[in-house]
Amino acid sequence: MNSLDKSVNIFKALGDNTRLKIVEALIEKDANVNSLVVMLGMTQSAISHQLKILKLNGIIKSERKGKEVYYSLDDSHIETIVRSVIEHTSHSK
Amino acid sequence: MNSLDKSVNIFKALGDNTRLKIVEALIEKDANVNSLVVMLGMTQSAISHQLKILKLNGIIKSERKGKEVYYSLDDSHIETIVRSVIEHTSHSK
DNA sequence: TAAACATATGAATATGTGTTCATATGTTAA
DNA sequence: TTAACATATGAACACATATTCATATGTTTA
Repeated sequence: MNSLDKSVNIFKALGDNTRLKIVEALIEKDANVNSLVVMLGMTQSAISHQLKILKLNGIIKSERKGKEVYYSLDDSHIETIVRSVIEHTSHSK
Repeated sequence: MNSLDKSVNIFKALGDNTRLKIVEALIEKDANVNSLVVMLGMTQSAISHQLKILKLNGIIKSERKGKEVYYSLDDSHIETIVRSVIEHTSHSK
């Protein structure tokens, strides 16, 4: 996959309401699946599906701790990207 | 529209191969529609439709000069965002 | 080991979206 | 004003994708 396609996939992965909420939550604090389910008020299945997409695109990573699986940002660069877009939107009409 | 939705729309707008190519071209140099058509090797209609989406999302702006319409980035923040994602992808596996 | 808990996943469905085709609109030149 | 050029736009179609439902997998506790 070329560089442009990789960038497109990052944008695509973040260009969904559910996934961006997940990422924003993970910017604040690592979280297991169920806590994200509660935070976002969606089904466990929907959250799991979206977590998978974020993970496949290298945006988040996971670690199992006992019965639970904790998710966190894959690297701090993601936070920079998301913050810069939020910054942008807050300055636009 | 709330702040999160706006951010989602920015990501969504950039999360398409054709549109990201357009934006990358406009980072280098303002361009009219036909030159983008030639650069991307796509139909004029397809390019126009995508330009509209980018414009509606505040990513580019347009200015008519005679028969031609020139497009450019709406603000320099967009370049920062795109570059930071490209930077990210070039450092990832 | 069985039951309970936590998460993942495949299939199906509904909705969203990118491109094409045909055509309309806007602008300049003849 | 007509023709030629440049761009925009609506409808249709094909394809992508988000959620739901049912169920499977993985882990701990009784």
